[in-house]
Amino acid sequence: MDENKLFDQLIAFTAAVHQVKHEMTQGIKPEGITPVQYSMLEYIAVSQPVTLSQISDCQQMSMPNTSREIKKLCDKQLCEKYDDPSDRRKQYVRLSGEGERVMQEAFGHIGARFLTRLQDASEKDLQEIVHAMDVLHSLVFYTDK
Amino acid sequence: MDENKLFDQLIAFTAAVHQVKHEMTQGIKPEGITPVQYSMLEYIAVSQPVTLSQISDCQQMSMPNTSREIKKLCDKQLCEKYDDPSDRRKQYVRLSGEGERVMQEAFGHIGARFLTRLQDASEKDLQEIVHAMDVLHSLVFYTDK
DNA sequence: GGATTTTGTTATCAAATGATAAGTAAATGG
DNA sequence: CCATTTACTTATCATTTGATAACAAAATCC
Repeated sequence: MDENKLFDQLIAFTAAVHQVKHEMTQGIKPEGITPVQYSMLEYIAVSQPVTLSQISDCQQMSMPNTSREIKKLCDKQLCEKYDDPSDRRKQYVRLSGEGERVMQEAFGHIGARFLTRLQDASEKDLQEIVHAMDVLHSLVFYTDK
Repeated sequence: MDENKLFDQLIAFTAAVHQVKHEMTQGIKPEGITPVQYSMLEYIAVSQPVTLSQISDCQQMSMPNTSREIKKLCDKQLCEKYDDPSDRRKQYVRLSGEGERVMQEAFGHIGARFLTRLQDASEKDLQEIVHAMDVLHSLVFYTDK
């Protein structure tokens, strides 16, 4: 296996994913939410409940900034903090009802846009796509530490 | 095919790619280059030569901001503008020698990090990965218009 | 050939983001 | 039980980024 070729492909691939995702999420961001806040909401939606430290780690932002942005999101009633009863230093964050609604809508828009992208794909293509994502997710783009 | 399940998987997958790429590029950014500038350099490196308008479109930033950031990169001697002889409104941008060097180094670091991720992968895994990227790149994450 | 469109520039402003210092409270670890 | 570490907060500041207006020059379009 030619490693250089693989790396070039990986770089081109991640760039393409990045760009397509950017296009997908253009214009769907709920009113009054900044890009960083949207990305935090997405992470919370997928991984909730999470602690502030986890958000800080995974989104690679400092704790003070994480705290500030989560506070804004809580002020906007899109998520809620609650204490970990077994360790009172920790605070978990989860989406509020409104937050769930907002993210469902956002994901719905993204889904619709993917659908137009996939409209020419056959059933067999779709199964290949699912399999391809499984492969890459487990072998390359895993996020455990 | 259950579409909702596919969309959920797509969202989780793009989020994972995004996060891993973020990790990969942590700390490798050349001195004195901002995230947006790095992302422009990456695009130029892969697609050069490109016009300012193309950068503006693909990176989804306004022309004034594109112009400003490219100017900064030219001031830093990382890229160069030159005229399109057939249309004197247009300006092409390409990496300078130093820019090529800097990006080669950055890509090298990313490659090394991918290598540690892939160290447990068998030859068969690698071939599956290549195929999976081909499938997704062509069927889902294509970027032509 | 004059209006319009395309391509890019400069200037300016506001908002978002990142970084740092200093502090609190709870848990952990000799 | 006292020192240290962990989890988070508040405040502040500089930088980056995004947005807009106003402009110029070349190409295109009737």
